[in-house]
Amino acid sequence: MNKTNLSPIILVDGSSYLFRAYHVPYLQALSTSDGQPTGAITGVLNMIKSLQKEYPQGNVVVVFDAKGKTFRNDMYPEYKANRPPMPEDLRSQIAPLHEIIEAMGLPLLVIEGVEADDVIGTLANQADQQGIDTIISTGDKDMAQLVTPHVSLINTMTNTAMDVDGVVEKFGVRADQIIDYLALMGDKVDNIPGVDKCGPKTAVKWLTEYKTLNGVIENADKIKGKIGENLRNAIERLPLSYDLATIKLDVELDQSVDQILPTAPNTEKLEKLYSQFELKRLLAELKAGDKAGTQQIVDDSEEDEPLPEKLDAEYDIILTDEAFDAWLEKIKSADVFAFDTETTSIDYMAAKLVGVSFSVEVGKAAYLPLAHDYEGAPIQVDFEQALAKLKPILESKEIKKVGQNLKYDANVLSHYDIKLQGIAYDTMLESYCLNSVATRHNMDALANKYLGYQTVKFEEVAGKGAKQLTFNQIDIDKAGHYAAEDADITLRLHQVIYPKLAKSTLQLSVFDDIEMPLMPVLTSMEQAGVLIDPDLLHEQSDVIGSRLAELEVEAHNIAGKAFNLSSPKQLQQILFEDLQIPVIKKTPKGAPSTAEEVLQELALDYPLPKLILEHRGLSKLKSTYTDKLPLMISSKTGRVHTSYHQAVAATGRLSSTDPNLQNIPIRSSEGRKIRQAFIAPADHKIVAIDYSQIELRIMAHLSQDEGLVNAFSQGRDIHQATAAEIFDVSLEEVTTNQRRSAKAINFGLIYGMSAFGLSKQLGIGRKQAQDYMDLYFKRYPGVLTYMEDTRQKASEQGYVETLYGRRLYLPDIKSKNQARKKAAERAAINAPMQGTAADIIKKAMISVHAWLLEKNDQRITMTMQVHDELIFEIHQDILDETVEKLVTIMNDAVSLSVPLIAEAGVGENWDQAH
DNA sequence: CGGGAGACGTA
DNA sequence: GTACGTCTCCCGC
Repeated sequence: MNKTNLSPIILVDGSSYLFRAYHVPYLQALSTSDGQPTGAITGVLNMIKSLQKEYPQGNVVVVFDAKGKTFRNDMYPEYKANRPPMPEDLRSQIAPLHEIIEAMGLPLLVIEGVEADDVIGTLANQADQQGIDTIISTGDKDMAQLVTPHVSLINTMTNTAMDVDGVVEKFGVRADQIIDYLALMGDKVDNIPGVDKCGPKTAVKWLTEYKTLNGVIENADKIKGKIGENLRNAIERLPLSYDLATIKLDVELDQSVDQILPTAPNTEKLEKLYSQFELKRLLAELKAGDKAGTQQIVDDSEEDEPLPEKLDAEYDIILTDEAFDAWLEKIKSADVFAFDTETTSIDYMAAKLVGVSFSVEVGKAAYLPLAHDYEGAPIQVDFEQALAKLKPILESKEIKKVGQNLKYDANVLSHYDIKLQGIAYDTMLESYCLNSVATRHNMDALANKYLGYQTVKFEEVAGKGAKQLTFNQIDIDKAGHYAAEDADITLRLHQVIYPKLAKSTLQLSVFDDIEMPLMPVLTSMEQAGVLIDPDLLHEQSDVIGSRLAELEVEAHNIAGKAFNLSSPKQLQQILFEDLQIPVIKKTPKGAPSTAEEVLQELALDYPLPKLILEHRGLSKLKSTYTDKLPLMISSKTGRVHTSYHQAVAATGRLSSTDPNLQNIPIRSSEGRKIRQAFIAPADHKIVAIDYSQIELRIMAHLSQDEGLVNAFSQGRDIHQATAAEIFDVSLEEVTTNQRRSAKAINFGLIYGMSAFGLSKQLGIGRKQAQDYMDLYFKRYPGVLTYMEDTRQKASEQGYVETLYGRRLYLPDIKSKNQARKKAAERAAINAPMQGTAADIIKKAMISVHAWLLEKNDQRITMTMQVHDELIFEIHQDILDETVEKLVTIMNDAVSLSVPLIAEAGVGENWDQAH
């Protein structure tokens, strides 16, 4: 193999892998017949081989720690003082491993007085200055400080790569801030002192604000609370921590990085060593690999997974205008064509377009690369021109497209001024409407289920983990095959799934009339985003932070020792062993539970549980909302853009992630402060319109129970009306307590409740709960009949349906396991109500969106959906009439045998609007 | 480091 | 008792 100075250098952190391999159980089992352990040897060698395979041009250099003390011990005698001595069965593997690596012809560096990190740092730094690309293979995250545009990390055991952007993504700080970051946190294992209670979150927060460790130290007085105090106490020792965390870049070496080259392997010696340590596979490979010579890598992909069925396919990579034009003609004349975009990110706000792929007939697909920019990438067609040619096709309502999760593609394209239209079919939604629970609805799963085909995984072309290669960095041939296959598979999936869906008119109508039309509505809501006041949240974070610190001190005092309040495990120890508080409930795995209800009860008799409850609630609010939401504001728009997932929830609901806007707190006053940060833009109001008691109304409609339908038709307070019936009193006589019980019963019914569940909820006896339920069913016999019918139907058909024909399959309904069967029965009761509610609000969203399009008034924006509620920003000039119109649209979205009531709230923020 | 457990936020 | 997503901790890879 011909190596030039410009081959990438692969620096292997042998010591880090040695330790990791040593702890892998299946490797631990390995030893020679006379008992010499060889697991760590095998692990490290496998890892080196896989690196050689991945980087055939790479110049592999292996570095190990030397024995004995290093300069860090001189700096700080306690350095790594907590480390137990190296176990003998690991130590005994080092010398043979070194011998083998040398016999392989790989340069091996073991430098006394420094650690492997420092040698790697020095070599990487030299290579960086010479412009040589360097890949550091390590399991040690501290090395992130070495990352530059030329130097990246790869963890070969987990197959994850990390470059400059990857460091930021992974840690939240830049590579040049990593030392500061490590110094602040310290390291318990290495005995490096940092700031007490300063973990990754705090370190990132401080460094974001003050840039460097010195910046943090200079501003230490500004940091409030216990943690600020801890910081000030740590200031004197932080320079030492900084020095300890700093990897040396100037270790004296005999050779410079460009002089360190592999030599020819000593096959004879290798054969001897492999035999001696009974490394049979390596020995076999060595013998088999003779013809290939030197560093030829043997394919040692371990798992013999079944070979995927080979698709009969022809994939083009379009690099010329002529080829592109020819494909455009094919697309225009196709009935429907499959379409997919390739981008730099799965985050639609951050994603940049890298290429597009199409398929017009099964087995024929093409990839049009547009922005691959790795070194040596071929010249591609002009980006702007290509988009100009694609735009009329992608925007045409007549030219039909099929895709997999086209909402994503539509979002990305919208940033290039292309409004994707003519979206006829989405295979993800086809699969979801056909059977929401049979499979996940990503392409890999669908191809597997419906085509029996294993797709090329993204990880296989890009690597995996924290930071894989982005698509623009991937070799065009590899990328082209992957991308074209996606288009091809999409078309194939459509041809298989759609006919199945079309067998049921009702299911098809859920697809045609609900899910497909909803997609552009969601695109537009995601693009719109929501406005958040970060200052308000920061303030709230500080307030909560101080309170948490107080709670922690109090709790430690009561417990008599320090412990982590967020650790259920440590809490169990403190409560149930140290303090000998009785165990009330166990977790599913048998450990004593510290769940909220348990602590609530214990709080009556003991002081600590109350503190824990407050701490838990507040730290949840802080970490999930007040700290996190401000970070999610897009720099492009100044707003927060969630993702709505249309094919996740089994019942037909949407779900929301990144951030989840559907679980913003409302119940506690601290929680509501978070809603106050969801604000209206200037001159606008937040309007929240929610459906009142929608699931109970649906229960009335589905069951046609006379009493229930009447109660709703007469506009009664439903819980009060239920209470009057059950407790046999007049409406006026219903007590608060009776109403509360009735409400619990009403909710319980929606969840398929049992007497047991109800008794727990209400804190009453099982018998009394059963009495309540019997009474309820006596008063509302239609509901009982409906419940029984639903259970029976579920059992007969294996699925239940919503009012509009959305199916939920219940595979466990026939389970012999009674617990699973019961759970499936409850789901069967719940799904038609929850699912019909989802159908209704989706229909309402489609109507609202259609009205907004028609009206084309930028002063009205639909920003969020929270299951039974839609949230809008509306300009104050048109507030009243718009709210009235929106309420009407929502009320009239569907027609039931009971009134559907939407109620609007208006305010400066989401809290006020409630 | 990835993922399960346990906890908790919402409808 | 239904349906979700995200946090921290901690085990096992």
